[in-house]
Amino acid sequence: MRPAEPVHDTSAPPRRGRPPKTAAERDEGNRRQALITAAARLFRTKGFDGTSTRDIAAAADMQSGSPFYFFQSKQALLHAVMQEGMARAEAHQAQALATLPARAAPEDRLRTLVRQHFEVLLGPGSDFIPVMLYEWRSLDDAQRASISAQTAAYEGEWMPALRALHRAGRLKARPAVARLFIFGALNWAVQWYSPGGKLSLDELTAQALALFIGETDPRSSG
Amino acid sequence: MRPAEPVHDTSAPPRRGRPPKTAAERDEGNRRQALITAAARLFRTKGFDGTSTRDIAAAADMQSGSPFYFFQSKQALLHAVMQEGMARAEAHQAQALATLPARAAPEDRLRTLVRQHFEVLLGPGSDFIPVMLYEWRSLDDAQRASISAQTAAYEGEWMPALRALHRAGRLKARPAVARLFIFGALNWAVQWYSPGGKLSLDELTAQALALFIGETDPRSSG
DNA sequence: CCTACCGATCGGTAGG
DNA sequence: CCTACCGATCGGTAGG
Repeated sequence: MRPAEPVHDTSAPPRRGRPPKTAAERDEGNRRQALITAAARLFRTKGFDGTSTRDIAAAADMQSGSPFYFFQSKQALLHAVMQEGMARAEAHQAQALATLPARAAPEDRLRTLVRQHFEVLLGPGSDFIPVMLYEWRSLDDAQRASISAQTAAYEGEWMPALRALHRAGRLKARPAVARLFIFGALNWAVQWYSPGGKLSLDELTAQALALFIGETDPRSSG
Repeated sequence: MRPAEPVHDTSAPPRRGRPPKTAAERDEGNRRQALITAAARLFRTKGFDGTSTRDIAAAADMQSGSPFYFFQSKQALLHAVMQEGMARAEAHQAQALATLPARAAPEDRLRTLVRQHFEVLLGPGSDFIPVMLYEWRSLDDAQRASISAQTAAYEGEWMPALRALHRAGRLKARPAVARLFIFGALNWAVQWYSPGGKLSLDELTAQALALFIGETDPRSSG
């Protein structure tokens, strides 16, 4: 059902038919991006296998065959969604960490990481990471390896804080296992958290820190 | 794509064609069960939308149209998988709790709950609960409500222990939020835990308790 | 990018 | 339960 030897999606779309003008060229990036955004939303809502390429085309105001001008396959489009999602997450995380003092306490470092993770996961336009979390199975091996490298880099940033907290006796579980449990706990929030509800991202972060390292944030207790 | 008014699956399969003999009648339960077991494995591996009813029929040694003798629709079969998975989980949990002393410490009660949850989730023949966790979206509203009642009963059993631990100061997060985070942490293990690896279910349980309530189990420290 | 199309597959059913 | 089948839909392509 899926090609055994998928061709990797390249940044430059293949040219067929008449060559586009310069103005249209610039627009091509927009059309491609529109497909990625539409696919992210649909893949999240209906799943990869439950979404047709016609659904995606229609959501991006195109005809049924047009997505294949930009992507070699439906699977390549899924990979592009995940790649962009992780690139955004990595950038967001790097920016959050940059605001921390050089020798911040590991508690503060973890709080910053958790808080920014919730923003990426639950904030506006947050379809990309859920798709990555739940449609992993539909990638082929090469694509999985490429996304895996991105998630390893992202999650690796958490380890120094977890190790420091373990050394300080604040985190009782082994850091490597704790990381797996913690990401499970946080990522599961996409299943139950409602942005309009009474739990703010700040409170959510405080509760997570309370659970994992017993940290009682003075700003929110109850 | 899905029927707007799904007919609920009844325990007794509808009779069409020649009435089966008594011996065949007894066998009908086996054939039905074979479909559920095969569907659980396939839905888990390839997803609901990625699995065809022909796949399931073949895995149960039937012809392509035969599943519809036992189930009104593919969706009804999915519902049956989840229903049976939760029934098993509830029974397994009840049995585990029955072994506890009447006034066991909440730490022991939580440890027992976590341990038996891992068994249901990661033990042999553990396709049912992962399907329930990840194919939720493919149920219709009525089916969702029925499964939701089962999970509420199952998860409700955890609250007394969590509340007691919160009162005792062992659990710092609010019990209701802690429950959501904890189930996320545990359930995510289906994505990374390998039964053949070096982490036993006992160690996994100990690490989870260490993370959530700082409990250091004397039987396994590291 | 659109038009027009292909071969494959899918969920489900009639009839026995 | 099997056989034979239907209508719908799907991913993808040729050609411009």
